[in-house]
Parts: sequence; C-alpha cells; structure tokens
Amino acid sequence: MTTRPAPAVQPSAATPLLDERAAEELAATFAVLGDPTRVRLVDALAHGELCVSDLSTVVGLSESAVSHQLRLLRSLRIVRARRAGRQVYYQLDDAHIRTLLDQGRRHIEEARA
Amino acid sequence: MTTRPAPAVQPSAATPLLDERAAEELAATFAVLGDPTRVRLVDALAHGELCVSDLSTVVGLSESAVSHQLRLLRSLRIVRARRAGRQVYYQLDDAHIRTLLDQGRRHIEEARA
DNA sequence: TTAACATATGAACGCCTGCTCATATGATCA
DNA sequence: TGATCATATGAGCAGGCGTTCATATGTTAA
Repeated sequence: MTTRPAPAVQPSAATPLLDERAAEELAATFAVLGDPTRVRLVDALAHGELCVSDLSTVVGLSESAVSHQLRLLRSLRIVRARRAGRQVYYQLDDAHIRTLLDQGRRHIEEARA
Repeated sequence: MTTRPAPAVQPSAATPLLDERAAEELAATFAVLGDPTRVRLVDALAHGELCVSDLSTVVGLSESAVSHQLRLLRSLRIVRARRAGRQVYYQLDDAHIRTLLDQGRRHIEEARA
C-alpha cells in the first residue's frame, strides 16, 4: 500500500467484495465458458436441446472430446442431461446462462470499436 | 451425426449460431474472467477506481503479478487505465462487465442448491 | 541530476487444460 | 444372447497460463 491522500474505494456497488471461495467459484464458472469449443456448445444448446452426436457435428470435434467437455459443463451446472434411448440430450441448466452469453456478446461488440 | 427422426434444433433463440471468430472472442472474454485473481481484481474495481498498489493489497499478490494481469484485462477492454502522477488508476472499461459479474454471481448462488 | 518510488515488461518454470486414442458402460435390436 | 450403436471415462501428451525474479520505464522530489 502506498502513502497518498485517500485510496478512493467508493462505498458504491452495494455488494461486498468477493471472498476467496466465492472468487474461485465465480472464476470457475467463467473459465468453463472461456474456451471456444465450450462456448460454441453452450451457444448451440441455447438454440435447443441436442444430443452428443449433434453437438459433435456442430463443433467439428470427436464425440469423445465433446463428451469430456459436456462433463465439465455438467459439473458446473451449465448444462443438464436427459437420456432418451441410446442418445443423451443436453440443454442449458438455467436461464442465467443465456443472459451470461448475451452480455458477453454485447461486450465483444462494444469492444470492436 | 446419427440416423434418428429429427435432430431437434429449434428455430428459437433469435440469434444465429456463433461463427468461429465470434466464438473465440467470446471465449477470450470469459476466459479472462476465469481466474480467481482476475475476477477479484475486476470485482474490486467494480467498487471503485484503484491503483496497482491497492489492487496488489486487495488480492494479496505482488505488484508485478497484478500488473501482468491488468495488462491482460486491458487488452480485452475489461479495464481502462489513467495515470495520475506516479500511480496508474484502473477502472472498469464498460458497464457490461458489471452485469457479467452479477449474472455470474447469480449463477453460482443458484448452483449451490 | 540523482535517488527513490510506482508500474511495466521479459524470461523462465511448474501446473493445468484440451485433445486423441483406447476402452468401458448403457441401451437397443436381431 | 450377442452384436452394434451412443456415450462416457481414463491415460497420456503438447501447448498455454500464472506466478516469480530480474530489469526497464516513467514520474516526482531533493
């Protein structure tokens, strides 16, 4: 810390600073979207329920690779699975994901200035 | 792709599928928030403008480490810098960042069910 | 100018991550 | 049941990332 007049931490923002645990959980959530493959999977699912084989086609990767990523997405509750016969259909787990995706999209549009 | 009745890609969601470039940019945006240190930096800045030394105290890391991370955040237009004498003050670059953070927070709260 | 402070940058190293390949599990059909 | 399809999982490897340490740049004060 330095020795100047006043650090300028505004009262603002209402919410308290993230504690270490929250920071890690939050980071984990963003990190899971921070990969081109996964963000494409999530985006595809934002358009509707799809099975592993379809998703594999959409992103152009092996079904194994996709399955690995879906496991990650599942573990963080980004997507949710439903078995129907041999296929397993995936969909977004909750509504925030879509909002998150949209906000992100808006940011990159603005950042292209 | 499999051989079943109908793939089930709903017309829905209004927006078209992300092309490869957009997916990479979007992923890069999320990825930069996908690290505990950086998400704490951004969260701190959501409460007000701070200089490197302050931020270093907040996250408990060297000023060098913080400076490296700030560079990343700057390059993706997450934060913006302003020099005032010897210090450089950082603040969030646009309003979406705050929203992004909030949505993320809401998600982890819901995911704790 | 010189010294001291605040921040930035480069190199290097260990850890983590995303893929592939091989194999296992689950489900359907003959 | 046995064969085949759809998905999941484990091991392993290459590339990327976050930190530290050393050093450079920019700014103020003496």
